[in-house]
Amino acid sequence: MPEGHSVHRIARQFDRNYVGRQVAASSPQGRFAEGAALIDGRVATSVRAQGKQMFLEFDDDIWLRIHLGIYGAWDFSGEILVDPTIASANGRMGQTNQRGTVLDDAILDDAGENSLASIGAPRRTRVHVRMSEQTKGLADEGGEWPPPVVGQVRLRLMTDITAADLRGPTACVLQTPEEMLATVAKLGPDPLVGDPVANEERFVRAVRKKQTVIALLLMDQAVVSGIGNVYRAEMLYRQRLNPHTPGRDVPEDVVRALWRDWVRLLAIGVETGQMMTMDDLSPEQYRAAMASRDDRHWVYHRAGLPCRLCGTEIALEELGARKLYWCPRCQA
DNA sequence: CATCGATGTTGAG
DNA sequence: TCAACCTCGATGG
Repeated sequence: MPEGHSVHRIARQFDRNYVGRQVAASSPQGRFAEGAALIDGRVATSVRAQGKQMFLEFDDDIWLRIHLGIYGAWDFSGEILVDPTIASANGRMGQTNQRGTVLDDAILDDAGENSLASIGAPRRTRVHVRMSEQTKGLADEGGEWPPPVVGQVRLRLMTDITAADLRGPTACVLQTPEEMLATVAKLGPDPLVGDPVANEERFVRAVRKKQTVIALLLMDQAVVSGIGNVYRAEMLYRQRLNPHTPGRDVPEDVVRALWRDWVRLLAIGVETGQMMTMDDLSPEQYRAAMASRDDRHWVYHRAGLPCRLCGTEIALEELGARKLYWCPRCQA
C-alpha cells in the first residue's frame, strides 16, 4: 500500500506521460463504465497529488479522484517517459517485488536496452513498468498493443503509446472543481504542496490542540497528509517519542522536528521509491536495506526483534485497528 | 492449494 | 468497534 511518496511518484508519471495528451478511457471490469465514458477522448490537462489522493484533470473541468486504499495499484506499460525526478539514486529502479508499491520499485524491462543510469535530460525510452508479480508476464511479453487486460481492471487510461491500468482502488470517482477542492480542503498539509512555513504551522497547531495520542494523529489525514503505518512508526522512533503521548503534551520543538522529518522522509521516498527510514548506514547496512525492506526500518515490522540501538524487544500493539511497532526503552 | 495479512478508509451499528 | 471494500504476495500444508 502506497503511502504519500508513492502517490507523488504516480502523479509525476501521469504528468510526464498523460498531461497534454488525448486519453482513451475504459473500464474493462465495468465498475467504472459510466465515468470512463465521460472522460474517454478528452485531453488530460493537469495532475495534482496531496497525501494519498491523486487528482487528474480532464478538459473541461472534470477531475478524476483516485485513492488506492490498501490494495489499489496502477500498472503502467507501453512506451513511457520516466520522470527524471523519480529515478532512483543508484541509477536504476528497484528490483524487489513489494506489492502495492506501484512505481516504487518500478522495473525496467529486464531485457531492456535502456537503463535509468543516465539520469538527466528527459528522453523517451521504451520500458515496461510494473508493480505486481501478476503483471510481470504481461510486461515481459513486449510488443503487444494494446496490452491484454489481466484480472480486474477498474480503469484503463491510454494514450496512443502508454497504458495505465488501475486495479482495486478505494476511490475512483469524477469530481467537479468544487468537489475536488472540498476534498483537498479536508486534508492536512503535505510537504510537497503549498507554502512550507504555513504547512508546518498548520501541523503544529493541529497536533498541539488535541489530546489524541500522537501515534493516531500522525495517521490522521486531516492532521497531516500522506503518512501511513510505516512512516508513522518510524517517525516516532526517530524522535524517540512515546506513541501514547497526547498531542498537546508533545513539546513544540518535537512537533516541529516531526514535521521536518516528514519533509525529509517524503522527499527521499519520492526520489528513491523506497521508504528508507534509517540514516547513516554503513555500506553493509545499505546493501541489506536495498535488498530487503525488512532491513530498511528501525521498528516497523520488527515485533519481537531486538531494537537496533538498545536491544530491547520491539513491541507490537493494536492501536486504532492498525499495528503499532515501537521500542519501549528508546521511546519510553 | 488454501489461507492470511497488508504501506487504508468509509460507514453501519 | 468492526465489517466491508478488493487485490495479491507471503506463508504453510
